[in-house]
Amino acid sequence: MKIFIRVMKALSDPNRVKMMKMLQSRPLCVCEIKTALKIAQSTASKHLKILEDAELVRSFKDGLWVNYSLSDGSGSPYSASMIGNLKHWLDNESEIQELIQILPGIDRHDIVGK
Amino acid sequence: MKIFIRVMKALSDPNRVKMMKMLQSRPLCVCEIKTALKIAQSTASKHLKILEDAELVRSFKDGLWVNYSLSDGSGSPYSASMIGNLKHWLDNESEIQELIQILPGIDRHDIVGK
DNA sequence: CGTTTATATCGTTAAAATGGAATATAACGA
DNA sequence: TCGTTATATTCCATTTTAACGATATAAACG
Repeated sequence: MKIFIRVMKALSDPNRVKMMKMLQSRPLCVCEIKTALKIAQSTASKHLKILEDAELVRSFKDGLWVNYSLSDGSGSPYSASMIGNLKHWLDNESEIQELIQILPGIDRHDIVGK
Repeated sequence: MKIFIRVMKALSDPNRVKMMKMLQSRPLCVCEIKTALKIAQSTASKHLKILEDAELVRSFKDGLWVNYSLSDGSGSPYSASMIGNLKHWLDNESEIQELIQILPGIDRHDIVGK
């Protein structure tokens, strides 16, 4: 039950759902995500931790960067199912479409700092 | 997006998830649910409203009673999917099993009052 | 009509979630 | 080693959520 609740809670926030949708395009670092979503770095980092704790997302370091990508779903049936469903859900929401559209123009090397 | 978030939020609370699992057995009135979950009547009523707003549950009046039952899923693909998944999820959680077990012994006619 | 009963709503309180600024940590490079 | 950069963590303010008791509403029944 706790695991299920954790997954539902993780997907109860618009910014976290947007992160899931963005990660369907490609792995992203924290700074790319915070830039796309126009939120503070600490906020992005915290949201990603919540997604990771729910096993919806995984991370691996690449030098200074931490790359986040969708989990393979081996964590729990709940995360697996939601990861799968989200692949086709919300695709025609303009809010999501705009995000996906700007994503190719966002590159970690171009992000100013702080 | 709003609809999706509403469904996720509705399923982010243990009492509400328990209600969904109980309703898989049979339609229930508020007083049966509050008794099974040992919560205040106003609390049960509010939770049911949240489930209903997410189209996970529907209600119809029967005299003084209001019967709640699982929605048929026509409200949204998100509610439909979650209603379906919950039919086989969480079945082996002891917390849920105990609830389902006491359910046959709970009858609206036996509930004392207030 | 007045009473009783089941449910909904309101008011309040405590706990949890969210967001950003500031600080700490970790890794790279000069 | 020192400085820089990306991320994580902490702190604080604000908002949201969950719970209960009390009250309001609505339907049945005398």
